[in-house]
Amino acid sequence: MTIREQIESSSDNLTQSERKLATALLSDYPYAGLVSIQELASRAEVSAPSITRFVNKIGLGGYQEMQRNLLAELKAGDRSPVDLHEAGQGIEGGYLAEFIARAASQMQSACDAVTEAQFQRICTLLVDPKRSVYALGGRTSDSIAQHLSFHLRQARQGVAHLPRDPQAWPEYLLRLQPGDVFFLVDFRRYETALTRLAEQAAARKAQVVLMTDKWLSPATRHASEVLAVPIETGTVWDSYSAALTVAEALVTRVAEDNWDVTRARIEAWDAARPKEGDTDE
Amino acid sequence: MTIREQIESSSDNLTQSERKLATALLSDYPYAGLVSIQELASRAEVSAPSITRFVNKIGLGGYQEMQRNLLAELKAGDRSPVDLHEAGQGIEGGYLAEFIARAASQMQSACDAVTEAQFQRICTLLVDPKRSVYALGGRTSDSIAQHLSFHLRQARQGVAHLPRDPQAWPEYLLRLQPGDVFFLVDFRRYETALTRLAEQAAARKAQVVLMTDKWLSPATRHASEVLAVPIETGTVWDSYSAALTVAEALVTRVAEDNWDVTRARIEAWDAARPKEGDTDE
DNA sequence: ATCGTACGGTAATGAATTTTTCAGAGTCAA
DNA sequence: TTGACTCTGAAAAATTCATTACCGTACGAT
Repeated sequence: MTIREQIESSSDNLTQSERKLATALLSDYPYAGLVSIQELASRAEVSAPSITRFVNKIGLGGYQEMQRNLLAELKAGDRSPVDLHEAGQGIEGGYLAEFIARAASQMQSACDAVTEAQFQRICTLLVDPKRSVYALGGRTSDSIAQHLSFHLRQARQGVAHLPRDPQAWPEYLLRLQPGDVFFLVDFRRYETALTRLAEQAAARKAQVVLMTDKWLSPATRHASEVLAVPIETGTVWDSYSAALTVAEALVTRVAEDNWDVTRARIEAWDAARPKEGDTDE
Repeated sequence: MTIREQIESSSDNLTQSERKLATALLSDYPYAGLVSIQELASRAEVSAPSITRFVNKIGLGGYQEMQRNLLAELKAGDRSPVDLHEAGQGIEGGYLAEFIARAASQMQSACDAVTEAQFQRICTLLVDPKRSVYALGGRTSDSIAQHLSFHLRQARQGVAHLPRDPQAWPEYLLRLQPGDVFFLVDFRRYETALTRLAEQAAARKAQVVLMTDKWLSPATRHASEVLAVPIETGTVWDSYSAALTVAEALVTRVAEDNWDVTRARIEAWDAARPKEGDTDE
């Protein structure tokens, strides 16, 4: 029985600080458990005695016994890390495990749905400093668009995130120059307001990049690039994990492509909010 | 410079027992060096002081420093897929494909880091209609919190998303009842404002649920549940895909648990914005 | 409201580990 | 053979580490 299993099997009757310990241990398993008891205590924000009580509770003789076991696991697992991973995984019919497995397989299909060439084309658009970027998403999907524009803003200038309120849009449309990039996210329960927005942006000769699902938002008609990512999971709601991953891949690629600029911008950014000096880090 | 390299580079001017030690260490590298100095001494058939002298000789401050370094090596080796990036970037076997593969493996570890029992406990908290739910995230991670509160709001009442502006927080804190759920997301580059917020929420007897990374936000101290999800990818930015997936798993589970309520709420919600009747679907 | 219980941290204790000190043993050269 | 030198391990000292004991606090039940 591995330490991980022992923790999981005891996890029902753990106290608050013991749960903190469990997460600390599992979040960097098994290395988190291989430091001295005091260091682990300070990392998990509990006291050392709580750790002693914890290890007793999960059925071990003491902290060092746990360390010995962890080392033994590490040594044994070193030979077949794959088996260990799969063994711990496959049997488990847990809700979270299954949900995650589905999200993962979804991401695999995202890989197929978006070609590298297309990915590259969109990156090229987003990198180009001569093009401004405007981003917006739908009611449920704006968080994806926000994530994208937030990071994009660190990598380059001229990135605007449109507010959700359609009344404010004309202002942005007037600023729009031909060749600018209009990044829209629209998943099912499509919003016609977004489609109209896309239409107007296209009319002003913007490059409309649309992230949507396989049923294709009506805004597709006005888009010059369509990223169709899978969102269906068979649960009551769709999952946007794959969409977020693709968005992150885009911004990461853009940031890496002009890392010098990004670094300079981030540093400048950090320096520019000194009033939060006591608020951050 | 690894310990192995340090040993090898010093191997010219080693005494007899020091050579024995070197052999013992390298024959079961790095595990041989991770036991107590006395056990290593007896295994290598030398005395403990010889080990102390040895580790000094190869340029280390002491035995425990060697152990720390060995562990760090072990840990780093484990993440070789990340380092692979450095090399793999040039090879370019598909940027998107690689990025997605990494996100997927990250989600696997999320599975290990969050136990089903913990997942279940948090769901139970979030389902309970007697508890109000307050959510907030950090500068970069608020999109996760937003996604969560958005969907949660469809499944139940009493869900509030706090604005990013700390000035507005006291208002919410005053509304906070004992037993209410405070859902915080705080990833590295932790914001002390969030920690203070968590502290105040805990002081008002809220159940503070914290989603953070394996380095554990300082807000951990005030949290009753800590979700540690992996975010490190080896790229210039962290990836929140796994975090989003876990958040989605939570809300999906909550919605499924009281699907009747959710369905009614969504229908009522749809009906309540008739002016957008032409805006949807 | 009060008692009892359970939890978690501080501080003290005890144990183990590591390092230093010191003396003996071996080696080589004069 | 002797003296100087180096290497080694036993023992002691110092440090770190883990555990126990104890107390204050919070929470729930009566």
